[in-house]
Amino acid sequence: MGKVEINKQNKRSSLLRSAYELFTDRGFAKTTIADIAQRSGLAKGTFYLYFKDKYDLRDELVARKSAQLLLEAHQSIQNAKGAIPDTLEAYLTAMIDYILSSLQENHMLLRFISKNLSWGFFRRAVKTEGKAEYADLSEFYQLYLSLLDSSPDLECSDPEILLFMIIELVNSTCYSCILYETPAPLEEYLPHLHRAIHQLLEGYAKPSSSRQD
Amino acid sequence: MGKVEINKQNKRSSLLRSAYELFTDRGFAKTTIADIAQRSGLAKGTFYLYFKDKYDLRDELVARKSAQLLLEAHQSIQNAKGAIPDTLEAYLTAMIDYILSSLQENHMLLRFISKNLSWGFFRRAVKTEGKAEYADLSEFYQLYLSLLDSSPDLECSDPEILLFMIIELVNSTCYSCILYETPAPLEEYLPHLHRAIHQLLEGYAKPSSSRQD
Amino acid sequence: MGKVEINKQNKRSSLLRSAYELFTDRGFAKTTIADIAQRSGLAKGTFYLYFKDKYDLRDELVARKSAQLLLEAHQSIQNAKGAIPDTLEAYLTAMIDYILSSLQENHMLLRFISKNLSWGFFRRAVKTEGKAEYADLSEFYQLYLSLLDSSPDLECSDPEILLFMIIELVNSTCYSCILYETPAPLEEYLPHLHRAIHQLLEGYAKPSSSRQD
Amino acid sequence: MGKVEINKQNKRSSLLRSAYELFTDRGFAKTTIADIAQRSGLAKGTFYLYFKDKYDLRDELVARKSAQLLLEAHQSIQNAKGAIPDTLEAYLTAMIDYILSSLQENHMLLRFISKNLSWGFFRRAVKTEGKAEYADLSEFYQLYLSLLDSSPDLECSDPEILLFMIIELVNSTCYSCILYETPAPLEEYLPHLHRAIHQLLEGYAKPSSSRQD
DNA sequence: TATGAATGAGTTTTCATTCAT
DNA sequence: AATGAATGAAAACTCATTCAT
Repeated sequence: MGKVEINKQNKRSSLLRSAYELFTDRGFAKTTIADIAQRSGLAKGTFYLYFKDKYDLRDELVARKSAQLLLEAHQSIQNAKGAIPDTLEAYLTAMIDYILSSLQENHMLLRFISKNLSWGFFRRAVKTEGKAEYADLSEFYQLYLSLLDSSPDLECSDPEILLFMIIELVNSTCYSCILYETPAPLEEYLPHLHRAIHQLLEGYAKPSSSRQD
Repeated sequence: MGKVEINKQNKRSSLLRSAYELFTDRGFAKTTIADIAQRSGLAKGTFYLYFKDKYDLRDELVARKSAQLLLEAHQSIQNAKGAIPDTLEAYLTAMIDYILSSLQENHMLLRFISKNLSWGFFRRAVKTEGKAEYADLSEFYQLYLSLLDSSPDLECSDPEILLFMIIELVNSTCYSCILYETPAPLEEYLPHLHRAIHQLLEGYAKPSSSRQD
Repeated sequence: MGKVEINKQNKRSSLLRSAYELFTDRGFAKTTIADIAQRSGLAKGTFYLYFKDKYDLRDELVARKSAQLLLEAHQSIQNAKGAIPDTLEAYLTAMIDYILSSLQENHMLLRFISKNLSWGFFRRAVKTEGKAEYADLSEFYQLYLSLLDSSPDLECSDPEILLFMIIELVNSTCYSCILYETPAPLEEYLPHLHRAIHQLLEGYAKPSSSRQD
Repeated sequence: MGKVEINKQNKRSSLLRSAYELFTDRGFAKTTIADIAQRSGLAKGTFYLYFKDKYDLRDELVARKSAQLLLEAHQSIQNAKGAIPDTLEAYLTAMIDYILSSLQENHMLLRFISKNLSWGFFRRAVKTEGKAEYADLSEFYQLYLSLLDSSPDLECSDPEILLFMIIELVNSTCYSCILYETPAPLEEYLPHLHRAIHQLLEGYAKPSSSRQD
């Protein structure tokens, strides 16, 4: 019985992998279910045993890939030789830099994720405390909260909204900068983005303490 | 001859109008060219005399609707009984508030514009100085520049990027707040957005002058 | 499984048959794929499971019908009560007479085959020695070669070209004579054609042996 | 009035020229009436003032181009430095060689003419004795007849059929040899064709006289 | 005579989904 | 569980021809 279960998992994974390759290669709209199944060596009908439809699969894929990117970024920071960032701003900046350089290398992934990433997805991570599926996301969010909490000079009653703004800003502006170099190529835009992140956090500075730049 | 020309303009307008109604009603993908033509009382082939394809029409529609929204916002500010805002922040805030309340009233328009609006579109307005087509947009951008210029405490070497960040932030976050009330309904989110705009501008404060919150 | 396979063969055959009827009835251009599928009681999409497109089907049809005609001619000669022709000229003449009288009876078939028959098609039969598909054609060509070989008074270093000339001459002239009776009806033209065949072969007579008319 | 007439002739000629360029360039089927009109600087509707439809124009074009090719061949023979061929075979061979080398240089023309040339066209030249339009064709046919007549060793009661066979043979075999080099490239095929022509004529040799090769 | 806007029938092809095996 | 044959709706786009001006 375990074998059967493993077999099913393998097929499911294979479908996800095939779909990802196809989506990033030729785009979501131009990928057919027949393509996906064929690339996994399965029959068309079999697809429907694992996913409701193409959209169902896509949503899961976006979630997985985003979480994975976040996890990679997080791990790369932990593994970095330098000091582990201890302020929220340093941490976020490091995360963003890592993620953007990843996406800079992989336009197809950027195109795929950006177009389909919605806050609703993160919401799940925020609200779901236990789900093994999004453990990484949840962990990231918890770390964000604790760093925010331990910042002596920050006071944010709505941490979710703050994160939301940051992510949306990063996501939407970088899409344009990386893919179209409009209004500027990423390299040129990055300092502005850093400054913006800084300012967004600054917006929640404790009235008493005046943070220095 | 003038008559013929007028007739053509009418048909073109009619197609745009029909398409807009259909797009906002049932969505872009689910609208066929046959639908659009039929709703305008024209033959399918006639559509192709006026537009290359559905995408061509959509792009023009997004541009028109966006420009129109901007113009309305601008005019409503000019016509407001209160004092005309004289600082950049006040002006932008007023614009944003007007636009967001409009979109709040018209989810379909929001859905249509947001998904299809790209900075490339604004770029045209920025770069094109003369084109009558985008006169309004250009005027808006000029006003933005002059307000920025006349701010005694702001110094921005890259005004285009600043505006880009603001627009992308507003656009992407409000899409989520208005349509899905995630992470918060617009009303609740608005103060955060205002603060974010303030902070973004603050990021370009002249070093000497310390602006107060 | 055998059942499924048989079923598929039947559908394929049915499509070919339907298409042939339609092509000869109203012409290739005026036959739509929808027509063909419908006449076979199948859905339009099903057509594409069996043929790439209309041209794909037509090519196969031309090949089948031509091979079939050749085979019939060959068999009718074998079955004829009279002596089996033992010279190349007698054999070719018998074949041509049979074929032309068939086409005389079936203008539509002539129209269909002639317009679409190219030497490239025969080439396949000539070069392919084994393919079951064109076994008949190949057999015909082999017989032609052996008759040529066994003719004591003929010596042709390029039998393929000789056959090519004969077939093209027959094909193109008869098209005109049968369908338009121009420059003469078939009956009147036939003696000339016979003489031409005779002369064409005579062109490859061994210098030594002086063949008699 | 003469001016108007000339103007009309010019437009007609222009349409023919444009169509020819388009037909040989992209093929008959892929050329639209709009293309033809546009290339002549005329409106689509104007086309219909000069031709019934695309087929009407094509037929005239085939006739014109064929006649022109024949005329060129004839003139080139007359202008050749060597002796003017005085036997029918020499004349036909020279004509064919000229025409084939022309078509070898211009595959597009070959493709256009061959596919659309029918004996019916020549028929007109044969039967019409006076028409200025096909004067050249008629002249060619008359010369053919007189050469045939003056051949001491030839006796053909049906000169039209003889010419028909020769033209169809040349036309159909060369189409394949020139365009597809099947079953052999033109150069290699040519000797066989010459021999075939010789034999076809030989088929009408007077019984008494035994022609020598 | 000339124009060119308008027509709309006509055709190909794709593909998500079902279901009998 | 898996297959893959069958479905048939759906949609884009072309173009010869007409006709009001």
